[in-house]
Order: sequence, then structure tokens, then C-alpha cells
Amino acid sequence: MKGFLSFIMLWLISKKAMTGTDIALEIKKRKGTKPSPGTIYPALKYLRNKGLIKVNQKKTYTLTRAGKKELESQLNFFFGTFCDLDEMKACCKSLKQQNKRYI
Amino acid sequence: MKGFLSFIMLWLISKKAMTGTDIALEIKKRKGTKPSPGTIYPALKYLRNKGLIKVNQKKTYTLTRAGKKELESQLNFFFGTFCDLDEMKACCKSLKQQNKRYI
DNA sequence: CTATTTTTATTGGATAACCGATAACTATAT
DNA sequence: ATATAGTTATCGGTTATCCAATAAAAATAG
Repeated sequence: MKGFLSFIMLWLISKKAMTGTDIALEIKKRKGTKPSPGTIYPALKYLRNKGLIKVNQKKTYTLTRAGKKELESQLNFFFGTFCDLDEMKACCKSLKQQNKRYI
Repeated sequence: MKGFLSFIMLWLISKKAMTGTDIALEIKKRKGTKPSPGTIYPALKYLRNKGLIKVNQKKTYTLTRAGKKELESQLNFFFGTFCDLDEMKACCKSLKQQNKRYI
């Protein structure tokens, strides 16, 4: 299960201005694995080149207006693709019960 | 925004037994783009080789028990990574308003 | 002000994801 | 039985994703 990295990064940055390390740590908290610098910084550079984020003297990244528009579009795409989130959540719980019985 | 394909496929198959074409059409409905046969069938083969899905005479795919466990684990991962879905949804709406003003 | 550590960033390369083109198989019709 | 249409599947190659290793820059300590 790969991808979605730049989407998550845009989302995190939109919530709060963050440094590269901040982002890596927040992703670790969510996914369990901390992305390496070789993952984070090229992604930040890519987003910067596309004009979606900007960085200040403190190495803190924030969204540009274009970044906000891009995030909006990606959020729409996300909720379109996962249009049955409630069902997914319910399934998640019921599967947990089912699988328990067969261990 | 790539990836997540096999996750979506497991999820769709778990809801209803499906053929390759069924899956492609459902993904088209959600994402807008219909994945090509060269995307769908290798992915199905991969999942079959891993013992996560099985296929019957009618070319209809269903989850195996291992597939259900795998789906559970991926659902947990998904909701762990996107632990703030409500916030994302709210942001999606408010961004739509903000961006409108600047067109 | 130098040395050390920490953070930020780049590079090269390995792997995975994906598609276009094409082939094989199935089903239906003639 | 043969042709046609549609579905299922494979293959080769392109691009994207991601990491390990390394370098550069910044912060902190001595």
C-alpha cells in the first residue's frame, strides 16, 4: 500500500505549518513507519516546484493558494474513491470479530 | 495519487463477488478513470498468488479467509493513517467556499 | 571560535504501479 | 462448425514511489 504521500503531506501542512521532521514524525504516528529523509525532502521539493507549498526562513512549510486548491481537488477525489467510508468502518469492526474465532 | 489499488479491489470484492470487468467499472464510477485490463488482471493474479482471493468457473472473484484477514489489517492501517476523516471532510467543504471567492 | 550533533537536503538506484498492445479464451449467432 | 464480439489474461516497457547513503547546513556544546 504505497502512494498518497504527497496528499497526506498537503493535508498535514494545511492543518499546521510544519518542518520536514515534523511531517515525518506525524506520519510515523499514523502509519507506524517513519519515512526516511530521502522520501520526505524530495516530496517537499516536488510540491514546492509545483508551487503548492512555500517555505520560510525557519524551514517551515505552508500551503500556497494553489496548494489549497490542489488539496481541495485531492480531497474531493479521495472522498469520491472512498465513497463508502461508513461501510468500511463497520466492516472493519465486524471482521475483527469474525477473524478472532478462527485463530 | 497512485497506489491503493489492491486495497480497493479487496474492499470491492469483499462487498460482492465480482469479475475483473465489474471491478474496473466500479473503480471508474468512483475515480473517473477506468483502469485498463493491464492493470486489473495482473493485480488480480497477484492477489490470487498471495492466496487472498479465489476465482470460480464463472470468473467471479471472492475473498479467501486470508483475504479477509488481510482486508482487516489494511482497513486498520487505512483508518490509522486517515485518523482525522471528519476534519478532512469539514475542510473539504470550507475550502470549496474559500476558493470560490478568488476565481 | 572550533567540534559535535541534529536537521535539512540531494543523489542514485531498486522496486512497485500502471498502461498500451496483444493474445487467448468464451459465448453467441449464423 | 465458423465467425464475430466480448471478456479475460499476458507481456514489455514507462513512470512513480520510496529508501539508503551521503552531503550540506544549522544549531548546540565545549
